[in-house]
Amino acid sequence: MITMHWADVIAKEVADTCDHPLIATGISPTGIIHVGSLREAITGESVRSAVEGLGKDVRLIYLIDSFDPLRKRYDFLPPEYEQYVGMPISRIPCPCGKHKNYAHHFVQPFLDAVDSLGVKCEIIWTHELYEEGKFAEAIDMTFKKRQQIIQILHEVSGKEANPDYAPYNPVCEKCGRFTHPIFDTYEFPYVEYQCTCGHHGKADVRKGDGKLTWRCEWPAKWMIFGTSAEPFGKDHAAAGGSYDTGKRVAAEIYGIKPPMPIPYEFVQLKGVGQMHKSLGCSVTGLDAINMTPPEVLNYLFLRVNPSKAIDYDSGLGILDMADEYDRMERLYFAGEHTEAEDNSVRAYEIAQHNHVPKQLPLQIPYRHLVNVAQMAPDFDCVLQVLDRTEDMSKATDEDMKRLERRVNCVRYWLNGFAPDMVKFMVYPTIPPGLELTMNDKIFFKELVNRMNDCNWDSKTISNIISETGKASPLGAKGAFKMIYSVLIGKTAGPRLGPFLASMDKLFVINRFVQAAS
RNA sequence: GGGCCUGUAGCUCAGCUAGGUAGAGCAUCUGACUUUUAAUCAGGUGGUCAAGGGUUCGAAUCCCUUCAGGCCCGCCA
Repeated sequence: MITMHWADVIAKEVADTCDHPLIATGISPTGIIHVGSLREAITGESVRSAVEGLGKDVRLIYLIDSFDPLRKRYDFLPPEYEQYVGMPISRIPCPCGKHKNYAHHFVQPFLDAVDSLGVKCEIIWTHELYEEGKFAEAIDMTFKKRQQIIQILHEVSGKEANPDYAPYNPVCEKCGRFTHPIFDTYEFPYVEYQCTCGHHGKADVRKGDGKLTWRCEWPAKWMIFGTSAEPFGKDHAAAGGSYDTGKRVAAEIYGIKPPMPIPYEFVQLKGVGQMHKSLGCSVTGLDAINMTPPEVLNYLFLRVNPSKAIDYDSGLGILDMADEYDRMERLYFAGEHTEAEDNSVRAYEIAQHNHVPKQLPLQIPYRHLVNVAQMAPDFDCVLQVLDRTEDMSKATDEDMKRLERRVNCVRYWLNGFAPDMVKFMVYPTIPPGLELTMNDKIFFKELVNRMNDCNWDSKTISNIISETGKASPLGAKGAFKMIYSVLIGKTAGPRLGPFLASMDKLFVINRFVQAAS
């Protein structure tokens, strides 16, 4: 039985029905970013690359709804932002002062993330489309067929028709807020308006003087770009929702074919550590980006169908996910895997967006990185530590970049989300307050004797510890505990053999000498 | 009030878009190596495919009903 990855199924249909396919996706950067927005971008890019893989010339556009109004002063905004409510976010000042405007401020981190995920899209700012007059034709049609639109909205949503419905809202040139047009005065390209601020003015639909309301704007974008397929959250997919009205507006008002819908489920953030819950914090979209390697995040969204809800696990689950990604990578390059792994291996492949590495990249087990990151203060030290146990000579530039990204993610995770169990710190001296018995000291003395001349590798070290421990009253178990105690101040930790091997031999022996005296 | 999605091993999920003996990873258990600890290898346990009915020679898969969970729309008409 041949099974297909969901992205391939969609891609095939898109390729079969469109000559010049265009995938559209977008975001409304009115406030803080959610991981779900990343799912949308990745879903779009995956379909794009899958269509490209079928030999079609395909584009992915990323529409930033920078002309949307600020709906309310969110809690995270300073009180003075009250005055900007109702204004387009492209004309509201940046809260931090470092970006061009409000929209840039909130979308920039997200664009960086999208870029790091390898999404190849054309960024389009909606406010620029309005300023360039791209919406003029659509706006003109909505004024002329306003009654028809009202009827469609009434029929599809089942709500009572609103005779005052405005498909287009001008921006008041005086106060800068969206307001209501006077329909009778419309004559292309002008419409007059009476703003609640008292100003009476005239808007030019060919300029950034106003905007279509969402339910008419969305299909207008389909018309402008000739959209073939578009992923969107289930909120738009609900019966009577904006896709339902949009497809009729598209067909009956603008006379175009609506795009193939790709509805996706939302991402939930779960598995938040106990510590965070008690502090009342939670994981934001940016947190997820910062603590998940981009290739792994890509894979996370690709391994399941868009219709599946994803619980983002910011605890130990993130380690499993990274390990699974690496495993699929190995299977892909091995060229052999079971049928059950088909889907996941293909997910790995698609996650590369048609830029699969030529050969198996350098893989350092993610869990090991968690340990190494805690032993080394910076990336150079990480490399030094890895060099003691891994052959790093064949690492390419690409390998190094990936490694550095991963170390950064691991650190971010360790700082705020990792459970205490995996955390440790190598003390610069014997942890203060640690009391050693005579037996402990004798054990360390013997340990030093045997380690002085030994080969500094994982296996030898393990052997020595085990044997010395057994010969001592501490026993093997007690020996392990004592060593953890003098190094990291805990009674358990990473496997000792590899752990000690990745540390400097002299440093370790010196510590044991201290412990023995 | 309306709608969508989900329900397969302890957990995360494949398998549903070709109807044909139920799968993977993790976890757990056992054994390699005289090294029990968060980076080894090999094997094992483990599921009434939510429930019921229907179609079929044959259903996790298609149809109907029910139950459970999650979410969305009704706040931008």
